[in-house]
Amino acid sequence: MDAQAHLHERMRDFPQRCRSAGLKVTHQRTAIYQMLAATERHPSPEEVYEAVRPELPSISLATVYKVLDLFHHHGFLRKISTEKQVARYDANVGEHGHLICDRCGSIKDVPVDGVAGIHLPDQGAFAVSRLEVVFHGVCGDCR
Amino acid sequence: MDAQAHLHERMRDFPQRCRSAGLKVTHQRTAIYQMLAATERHPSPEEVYEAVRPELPSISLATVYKVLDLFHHHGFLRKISTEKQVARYDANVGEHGHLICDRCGSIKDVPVDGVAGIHLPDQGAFAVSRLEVVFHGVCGDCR
DNA sequence: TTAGATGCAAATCTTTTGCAGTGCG
DNA sequence: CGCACTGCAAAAGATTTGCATCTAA
Repeated sequence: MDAQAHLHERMRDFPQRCRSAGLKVTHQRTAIYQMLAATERHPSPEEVYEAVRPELPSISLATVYKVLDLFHHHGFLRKISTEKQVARYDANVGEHGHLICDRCGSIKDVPVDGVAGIHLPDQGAFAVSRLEVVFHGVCGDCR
Repeated sequence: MDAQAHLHERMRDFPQRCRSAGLKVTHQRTAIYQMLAATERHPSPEEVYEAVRPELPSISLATVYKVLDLFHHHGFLRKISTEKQVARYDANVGEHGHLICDRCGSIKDVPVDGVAGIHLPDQGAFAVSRLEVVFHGVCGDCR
């Protein structure tokens, strides 16, 4: 499935997913989710804010933070931890890893099929809920 | 090798490693590195600061930040990215993954031998320098 | 002796919060 | 209509910076 099809599918299901989660479907939430569903760039809150401003000039950065956090807690988004102090978000919540360029900060998706069957040694009572795989390095553009 | 042996070895090599990196061996740097080499708790800068204060009452938090960043850039420490906005550091720079408890924030080391041979699909010109594997979940104490 | 390191205070950057007003259902 | 949501402004929290002073080599 290509990016366009993903976008279409995600936007089609968005109102229903909000209702299921008990969330109201507002212009702000729709614009934020759409922006994230349409990009492969893994934007920061600030970037999301700038991207939706043309469409919603009165939106506030605080709202963007609140909505991103809400979406993340409801599993609509993945939050990517980086060594920098800004969060990055990804509307693709399916299993995949990330390639982070330590030079320019770009983040690209990468399949991690090989990791799916990773052997987790006995960790006592630790209950694993999800796995995060990040490759650090330098991207093609920076080399 | 147990934790004590690791600590001893790391502290023995510390001055030489500093010199090799062109860094002066100060009381502050020694105390900070020792604190990190002696713990398995993956402390934040604030926690490092509080831990070394009894020994060096006049040390500043800014110095702790500067030293941690310096050590990280020279490969003495690993910086662990979490979803929270505080950094966490680890003196164990050998290959291993982390178990992060999403409830209490504790971080435990975990061997990831299975991941060593992970197949990285062709990513064009992306040059991978290191791999980060994080398991999220809930630790035994929190359950 | 001197380049590099520290400590302090202020600045910056990111994220969160309280609250009055707004709008979705 | 009511409760959840938004926008604003202010606060909080994390990290960085400039600079005068100090110290390891």
